[in-house]
Amino acid sequence: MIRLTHRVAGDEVPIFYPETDADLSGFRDFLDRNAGQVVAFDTETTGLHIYGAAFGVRLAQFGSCEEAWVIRVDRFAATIRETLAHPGRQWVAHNAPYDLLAVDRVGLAPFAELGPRMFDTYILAHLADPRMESEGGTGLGLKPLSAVYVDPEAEDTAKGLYAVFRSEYKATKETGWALIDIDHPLYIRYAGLDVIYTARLLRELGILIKGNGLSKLAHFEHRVQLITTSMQRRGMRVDVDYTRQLVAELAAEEQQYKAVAARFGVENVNSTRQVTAALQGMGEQWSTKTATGNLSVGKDVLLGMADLDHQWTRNNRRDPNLVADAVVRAKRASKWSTSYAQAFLDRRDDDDRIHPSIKSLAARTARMSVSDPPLQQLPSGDWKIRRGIIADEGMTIWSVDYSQVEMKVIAALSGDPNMLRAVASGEDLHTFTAKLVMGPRWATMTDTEKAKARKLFKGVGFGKVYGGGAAGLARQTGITYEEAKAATDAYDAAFPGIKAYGRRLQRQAQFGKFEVVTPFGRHLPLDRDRMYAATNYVVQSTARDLLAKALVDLDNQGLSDHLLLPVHDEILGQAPVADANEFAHEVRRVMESTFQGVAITADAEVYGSNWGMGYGAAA
DNA sequence: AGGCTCGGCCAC
DNA sequence: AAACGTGGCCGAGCCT
Repeated sequence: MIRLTHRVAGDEVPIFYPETDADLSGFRDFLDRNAGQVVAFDTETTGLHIYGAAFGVRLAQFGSCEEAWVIRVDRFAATIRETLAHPGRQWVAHNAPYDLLAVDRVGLAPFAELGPRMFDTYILAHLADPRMESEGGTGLGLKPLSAVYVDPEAEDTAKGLYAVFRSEYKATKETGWALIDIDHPLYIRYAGLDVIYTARLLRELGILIKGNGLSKLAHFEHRVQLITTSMQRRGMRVDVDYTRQLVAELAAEEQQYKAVAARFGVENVNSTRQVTAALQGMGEQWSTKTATGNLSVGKDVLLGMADLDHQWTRNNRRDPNLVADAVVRAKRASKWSTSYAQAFLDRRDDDDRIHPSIKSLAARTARMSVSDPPLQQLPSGDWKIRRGIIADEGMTIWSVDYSQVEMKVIAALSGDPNMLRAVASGEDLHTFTAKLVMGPRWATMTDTEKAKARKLFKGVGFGKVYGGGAAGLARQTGITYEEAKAATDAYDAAFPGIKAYGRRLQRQAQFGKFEVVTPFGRHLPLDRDRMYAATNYVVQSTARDLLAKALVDLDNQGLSDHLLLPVHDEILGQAPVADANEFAHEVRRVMESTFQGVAITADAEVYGSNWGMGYGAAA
């Protein structure tokens, strides 16, 4: 038995590392002593990609506030399995989905059995303060949280190890986890410390959450997380042949346009300096700046010079600049390949499935995020990337999305009579707005003028949800500031309650804590210099919580086995071909609800055998 | 070489 | 008076 000690918040705590079967008796005593307690759990693995080749769990750690047990998986797998299987036992981990899926993947504990008995200190921390360190919050990592809630001197559990990876193993942050000697003292120490910190975090955050009346929300979030983690475990199938072909096509496109750019002296299309120089050399003049004040050569600038609109069709307003055209096309092809298509291929498991990492509670507003690969942000104006994701054998992909959910939430919360009428009317919201603003003039307008007005007020509505103003609207849409100002003023006059609601939120924050409290009871801190974001925070967060609640409802109805991915206001899933339509509509019925008297409606659509079919792809 | 910020770009 | 929200992730370029 190796025994290390460490100081945590002034206490000397032991870290035990059993080497023989006989050493395990102390571990059993530890478990008996903590029979009625929630015990902290953590794993050390070979790398971050749970579903990648050669993934392994090397250590399993168990701990209380007073001690840690670091158990080798290669020697004591049976004991770990038996320990985790104990039905009455409750556990806590920091970022539980990772450890749950890791032990599930290697057969140490089935997700369905361990998942419901696992608490997550990440969830509690997010409810206490959702901000990252860079935003003035505590941060949501184990280390920064421990420094705030447990011990200001808390060791960074990773930084020291990275130094060892580099100096002793010539390895990186990524590769060192698989290479470091399993009994390296620093590895054991850090493995053990993590569970002690986690146990103490649970104690501190538990008191805080209970004291602030957030226990119900915490329970809800654990339910939601279980459902999204189950989706991650299920994953989605990749059409490998199609995606390989797509990667090849994108590579050819990229090369073709890079060659054009090179003819004009742009050797590297990703170099903003080269692109700027080339365009200036051709006599182009523009004034759009980046955040740091440099001339911007982003998509908006380049598309304009290439005489293309946002749908990449010709404006016929000027001669297209061939460099701008080539650069913007080469960059798009490269982005689509590396971030999406190639990522599908690189991240797939042995069964050609990808398992995107789903954070059920991510943004300050509690919005979810998806990464590895980032499936919430695949191009939607073109079906080519989404075509690479296919339904399981005999299944059809469907989607149910809330219609205008943020506008319905803002209508309910502000109580603005016109907005309430608008969402109740069932009429297209932007047309309704345009009509309301135009008054009697609407009847005299041509269809083209009506469409233009609708588009304008669609932009205004989006801007309002984001807390934007006339200047932003002008920038987004290309109209003059005066036109934009007139439109936003008209909007405010049409829906005075929305503006008043924003002011009310800010006033309350000004004289209380700098936060908004959402209808679901979530406390969202505001930045003092961006108080105008208050409305957006409440609306975005409430819309997220409506979707999260829908996930729980679907789970309660036994429908969650067919869910694939949450996308903010949409749930993607699959169902057997024969009853996909019926299934999607059942999902729609469960998702639909009433929020403070306002009907929250959803639309169901059956796509077909691949995701792209919802976006124009053939079967 | 790895880590970091910035500019850029994809989504809702 | 005005105020454009939330993410993931890539390559370039700079720093250590």
